[in-house]
Amino acid sequence: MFRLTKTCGRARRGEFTCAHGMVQTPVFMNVGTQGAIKGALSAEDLAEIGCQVELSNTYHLHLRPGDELVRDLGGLHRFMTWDGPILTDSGGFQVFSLAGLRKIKEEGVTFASHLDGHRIFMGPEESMRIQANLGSDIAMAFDECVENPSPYDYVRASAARTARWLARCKAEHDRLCAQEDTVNPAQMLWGINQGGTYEDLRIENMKTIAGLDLPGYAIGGLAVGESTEAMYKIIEAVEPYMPKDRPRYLMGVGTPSNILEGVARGIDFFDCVMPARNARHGRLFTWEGAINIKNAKYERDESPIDPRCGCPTCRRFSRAYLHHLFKAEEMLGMRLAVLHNLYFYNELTARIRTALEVGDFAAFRAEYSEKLARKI
RNA sequence: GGGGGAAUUCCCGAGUGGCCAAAGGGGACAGACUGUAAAUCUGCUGUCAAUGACUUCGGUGGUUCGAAUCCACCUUCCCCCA
Repeated sequence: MFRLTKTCGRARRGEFTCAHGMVQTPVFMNVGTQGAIKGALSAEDLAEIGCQVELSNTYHLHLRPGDELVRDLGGLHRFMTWDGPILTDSGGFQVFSLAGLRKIKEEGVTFASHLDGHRIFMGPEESMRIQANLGSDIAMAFDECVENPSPYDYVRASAARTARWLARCKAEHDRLCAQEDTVNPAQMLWGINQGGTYEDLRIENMKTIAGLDLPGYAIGGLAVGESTEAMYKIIEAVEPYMPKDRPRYLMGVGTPSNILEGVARGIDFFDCVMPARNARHGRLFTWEGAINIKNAKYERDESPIDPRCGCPTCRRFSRAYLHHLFKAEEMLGMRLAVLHNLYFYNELTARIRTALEVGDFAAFRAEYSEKLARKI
């Protein structure tokens, strides 16, 4: 399932295998919350930009079009015509992002739908059933993503509850996978570490969930209010307690520099809405830093977004053209920008993998960690 | 030829005596965005030695302590009647 092929300090190069293929790690997973990458990208585009894993969302697909409909149509892979690995997030992030629309109890969370306000109850069992219907390769545990900073006592109680929810997730997941008509009997369940910015809570929680012997572990509840330095500190504190032979996933992170620094701290899987969202807003990543294509200085710039980029956008189109498309609000501009940014993220992890293989990772990190964080 | 209406800061447009450097849009300029309620949100948009000063509301002159707002004439545009 997961095999480490090389390490460099805490950084790891590995291969992960699931029902829909092999994933080379470290990897960036491309976010398509509702079964599509925002910016008008299809599964076909995902292949072209080097995507290895697509990520979709339990809460959103449950609301629309409905997970039972997706199951009846053959599962999410068939529905969106993506044959590669899919990870589904559990709805735990919506406990954070839709904080004003939900109530948490021991049994689970009651949401007021952000679409029409109707009540939706989602607990560990519901989340597992929805993800089973979607047929993803990796189902994430249903957790509470707690905003930072939050009071110690609240975080301690919340992390303990999330750990109890994890045991319920595992029981329900095992039951569902054993059923005859299950969409993806090889679906895995990954656990999620919580504990806010408190190292002792993080470590205690990690020890507890590691005992469940799950095929993968994630660090959740980061990049939700704390500083970058605080985030790195937590990763460094928890990492030693994560099983060495299982993939580690840093949920929702992050900037190109965050990913590089995450790899350096022992992370294998990443995902983030940032490349797609920033692309839609005109902020494009390059190997020299991020540019804002809407800036007047690109009006007559005939060079590509990044001369070192091999993406479908950079192979053909100039900054001047992209600038025009954004100013004119042509949707092609957004699409070309998203193609570029996601290609860039996938290429970033590909170059990190190569650097790990040839033993250049430290040099690569030294060259790019600061450079990638620049805005130019 | 006769009658009526209008000219406001980059554009549209509110304002009809002091609370007006002038509402509100748009555009321009810039910023934010981290398991997506985000093709969204925020800032800024007369000048300067700048908690104040100066210039500005088609032009010129006037009334007034005070004028984008009132008066006279001029210019331009629009509408109606011939």
